Amino acid sequence: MGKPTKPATGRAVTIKDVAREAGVSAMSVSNVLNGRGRISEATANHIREVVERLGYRPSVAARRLRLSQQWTIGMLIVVEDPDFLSDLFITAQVTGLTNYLTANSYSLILRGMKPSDFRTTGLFQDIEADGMVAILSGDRVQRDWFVRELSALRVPLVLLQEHHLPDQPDCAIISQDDFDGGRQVGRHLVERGVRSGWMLMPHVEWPAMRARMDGAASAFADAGLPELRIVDCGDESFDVSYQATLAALEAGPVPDAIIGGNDQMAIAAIKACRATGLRVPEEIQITGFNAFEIWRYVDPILTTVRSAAHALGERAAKELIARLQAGHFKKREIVLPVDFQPGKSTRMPS
Amino acid sequence: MGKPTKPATGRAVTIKDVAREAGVSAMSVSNVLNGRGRISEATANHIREVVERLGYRPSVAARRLRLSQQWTIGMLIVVEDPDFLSDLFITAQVTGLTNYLTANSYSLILRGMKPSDFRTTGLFQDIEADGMVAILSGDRVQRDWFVRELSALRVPLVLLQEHHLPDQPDCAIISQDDFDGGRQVGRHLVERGVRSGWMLMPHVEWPAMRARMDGAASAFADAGLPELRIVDCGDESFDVSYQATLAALEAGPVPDAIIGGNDQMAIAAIKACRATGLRVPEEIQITGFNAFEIWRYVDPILTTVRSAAHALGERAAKELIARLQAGHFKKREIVLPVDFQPGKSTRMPS
DNA sequence: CTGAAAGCGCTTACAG
DNA sequence: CTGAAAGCGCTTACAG
Repeated sequence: MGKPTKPATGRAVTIKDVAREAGVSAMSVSNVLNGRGRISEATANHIREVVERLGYRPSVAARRLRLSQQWTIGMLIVVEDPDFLSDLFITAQVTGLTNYLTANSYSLILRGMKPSDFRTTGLFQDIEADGMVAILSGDRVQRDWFVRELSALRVPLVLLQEHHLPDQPDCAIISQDDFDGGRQVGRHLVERGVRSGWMLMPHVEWPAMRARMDGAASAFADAGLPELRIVDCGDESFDVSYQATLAALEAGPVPDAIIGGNDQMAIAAIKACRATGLRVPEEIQITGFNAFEIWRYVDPILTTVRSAAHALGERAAKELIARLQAGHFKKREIVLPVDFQPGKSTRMPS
Repeated sequence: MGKPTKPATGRAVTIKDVAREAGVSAMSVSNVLNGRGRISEATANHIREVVERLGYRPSVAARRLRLSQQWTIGMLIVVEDPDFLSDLFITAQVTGLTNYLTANSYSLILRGMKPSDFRTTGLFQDIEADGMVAILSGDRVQRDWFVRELSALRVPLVLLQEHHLPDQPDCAIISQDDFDGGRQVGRHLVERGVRSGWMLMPHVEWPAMRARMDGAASAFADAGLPELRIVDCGDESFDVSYQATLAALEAGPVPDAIIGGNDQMAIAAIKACRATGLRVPEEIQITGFNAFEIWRYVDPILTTVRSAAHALGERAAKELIARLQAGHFKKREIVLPVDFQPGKSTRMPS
């Protein structure tokens, strides 16, 4: 109350305003606000009261400059689709990351990019963060380029869903055990009498997809079955996956099973099988990967693998913050388990 | 080449290092980099060469402090689900926003929150941005509280999918014409012989959902039909929606049509109808809302309304940047059109 | 065409 | 227990 002490709008309240109003030095205000130094309770309370009354909010920019710490993590998502958050696997990772960061007073800067943007130098030079997290895609050359550019930022880097540890030292990779997931899918199918299979894969090379395929392939190989045939599903959109599978089915010969690289492709495959009159799972068995809510929508309910997407993002945040505190990554390769989840798109064991 | 001029790692290269190395003042370096002032081409080229050689990157923090501009927009998403990016309608908006911001050299800070977090003061006081964009949910009291807190940041605010313009002056709302979408759905059903209908709504009050319902209700009223009955789908998850619809159908009487507040609820309704032996669209007609890719997955393909989610996010970014430049919002209420999209879950006109 | 100086708003040794 | 001074790395009038 009393006469207005707040400076005219336009100029923000600074620590000096608070100090003057409270009759102390700026330093005391800083100490009270940051709980440092020894200040008498009486002075501290008075300062807090003035802070409240003037509506003082410390300038984050000044603090950042002074301490050369940003309390900010950058997240780069490299995907072909300009709608870079349309994939539930990605959004779950982003959510896990953001939630953990927020709980630890860090902010998240988000940016999407296409693999083909590689070679466009300086694309994230304007991101000033204490660390970076990235979800990469594209071929090896492109991914290597992104890792190099990110390393040039000279901040710790965590790569999500990357299976190959880069040479760069201040860098860690976190993935889920896609190989094991694929292997479980493969074994499940083998046990159900499958003798031949196709694998639905996107055109762009995703390390996770490859690991799933390698896992499934290893189970097939163990059973002495012929190699999986790869069906190229382009950008892995529903339409393209559907058309690709349909064309392959019509050309024949029809396999005993189709392994979707993810749920979406598996659902497209179910629809393509229906369109050609094939009954699922009686005549052909189908599996997906990820087990996001979508997997329930389809009839029959999909046999799939539950991904640890949210946990991946959370873990990335955790490891990055630990790295920032310790000065180095304790562990540079982390693999999270996945959870096989049988549904009705595969048969009972034979 | 030559002797190493780059300072030891740990200390970053500053503008002073560049100036010293190039034999000019820091000011000249700044001018060259920002294309301001008059500098001879020879000097400018020399400076650029040194910048390149030392790998100099200007400190964003220092620049921000000096110019008191952040080149950053904050995005707040208030939803019940801790997995705050699991809704495609939201992610499409975030993507549209991010893409536009990135193209205009702005960064995006992302944060999720629950409606029940309202009253937890200071939750985004640490976000220092030039402007804020928010997607709000919860009841009126909660939404008002968020708007007040956001306004306390004293930066321009854009509310997405908000239908009611708040009192706060430096604030704009952008929504799509959900009322019109609902109305088109309603008319479509009326033309197809529907005499009674249910509306599937989440428990939490979304302004967009309410507008859709009001639109559909107005079409029913125009045709002299009885009021829509609301079926509460809780958190609008698939399971809850399915169970709620199933229970309502079993209790009866069964309506001619079910209008889903979004596609997901509509798909749950289709499954619930199937479970009770009702044929869609012969015995009961069903519509959705949003038309994200998911809408194709279901059999029959959903009659729905294509949302302008990506355009909404893009527009929010555009208006915010324009506001930052002009000093005020040119238009405080913007409504984007939606696109009705007939499918096979409704009949031919009678 | 180029430079010395001041200042953005903080925090951190260092004194008292 | 409290304060004056220096400095984080930039940019902007203002001189020359």
